[in-house]
Amino acid sequence: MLTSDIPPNQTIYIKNLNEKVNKEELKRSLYALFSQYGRIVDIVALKTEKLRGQAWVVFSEVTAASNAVRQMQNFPFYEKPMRIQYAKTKSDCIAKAEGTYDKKKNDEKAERKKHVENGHQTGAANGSRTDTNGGPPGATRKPSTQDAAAEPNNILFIQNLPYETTSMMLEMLFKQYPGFREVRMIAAKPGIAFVEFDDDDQSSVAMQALQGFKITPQNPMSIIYAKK
DNA sequence: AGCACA
Repeated sequence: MLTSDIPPNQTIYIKNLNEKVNKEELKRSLYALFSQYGRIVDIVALKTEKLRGQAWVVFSEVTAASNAVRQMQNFPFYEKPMRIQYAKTKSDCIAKAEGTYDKKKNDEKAERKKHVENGHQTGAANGSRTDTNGGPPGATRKPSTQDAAAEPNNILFIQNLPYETTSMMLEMLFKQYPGFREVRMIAAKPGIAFVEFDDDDQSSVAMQALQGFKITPQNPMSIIYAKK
């Protein structure tokens, strides 16, 4: 029996996510991991009782969603294998863009909300903003001290990362490539990282693949070989 | 397990 007989949708539904990870970091990591399949229009994640551990990633193309469903199925993400399906319904942002957005639904939701609020104060309401992948405001980093065009090295030097990037996030990105060893970050130097592979051929493959990769839309990462 | 977007 197949787990999903849900028709293709440009939005994917992900469950079995690690509920302990902070919502903003979760969105950034999902963005980083899934933007390799196509343009991401929006990511929705709520921490409410009913919706924690799940997320919706909205792609601009259905084909991107299809590839993501197949290729990232069971990918270990924050120590838990992701379970991915197509979303059951069209995302609001898509309906809006198509002009097929149904306002009735909104009103129904408003009703439900009111009941909840009247009942009792839900302390963990967690003001879920619809912030798309806004990213940090005004972030201009000073150029690094390290010069580009070093000779090949099994260690890569990554720059222009968002300040809030974690080594876990980078690990999830880079471990997709063979020969991955480890990520090293320096607390005192946000925005940069070192990623080590078994040899320089493998580090080169990862470098080609992830060069310019965006963890947030405004942070294309720059990758060069580390100095020997 | 659990399908939202205010």
